[in-house]
Amino acid sequence: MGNVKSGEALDPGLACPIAPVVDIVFSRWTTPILWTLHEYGRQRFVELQRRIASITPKVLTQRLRQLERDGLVVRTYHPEVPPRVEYEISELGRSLAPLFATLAEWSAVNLEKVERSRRAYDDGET
Amino acid sequence: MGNVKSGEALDPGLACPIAPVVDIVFSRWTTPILWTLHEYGRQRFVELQRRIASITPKVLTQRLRQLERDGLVVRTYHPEVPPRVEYEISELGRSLAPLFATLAEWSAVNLEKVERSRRAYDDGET
DNA sequence: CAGGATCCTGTACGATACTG
DNA sequence: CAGTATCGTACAGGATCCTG
Repeated sequence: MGNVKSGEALDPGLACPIAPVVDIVFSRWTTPILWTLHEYGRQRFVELQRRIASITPKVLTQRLRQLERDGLVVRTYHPEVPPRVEYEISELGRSLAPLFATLAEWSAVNLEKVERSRRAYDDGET
Repeated sequence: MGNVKSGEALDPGLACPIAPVVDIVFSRWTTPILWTLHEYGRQRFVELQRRIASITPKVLTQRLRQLERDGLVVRTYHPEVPPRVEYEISELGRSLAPLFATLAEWSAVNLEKVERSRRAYDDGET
């Protein structure tokens, strides 16, 4: 931290050392997918789709591919008829558990404060 | 955790208990802004703009308003000529520090693994 | 079943002015 | 200085249909 020359302008990714990991872990749909995979274990494409009701197959595929590429999810293809594909969290993906726990904890303590702040702000702006 | 009826389909926000807080804390530009505010303390609009070089004033304003509404940032307007506005992290915003630290730690340990996984994946797909 | 292909739309964001 | 206003666009994501 603080290894930045004073007065230097920064790129979005460089202005903040955690930006890269935020892109990886918190890009759209990744948390619901990882969470579902963590909660229900190894499962097939349709199961994921059913559990994350509002996601379309196209987007689910895109995000699963991205997570597979990043090594957070493992895809297993069974060449049968009909084809069967199973997804599960990788070791690396599982290493995010404490992070998610910290997040859940912060949420439990502070989410209500955020909501109150929003209501106060919206009242004042009327 | 696990307080979900079996077989139930879930909304994106409901499929994952941390989804709401992810929207609040990790929506676009919020981490660079919070990080810069945390690193350099209370500062004016232009300073923020200079430090997060690639952000436009319009978007910076939008995101600052959102963060103010959520109670993570405090905006102080000084009715002078020329006008002076200062932004700083709120108490609530500061409470995110351990979370960011956990994230930085995970990044330090695992970012390289993600990059290696990507290279391996891209090699295989050629 | 697990997706690919195609088409379409919303909106988040950038660029470029302009004001109190 | 600290924004707003306006315009234009690129791309994420939805809807629908199709296939190995």
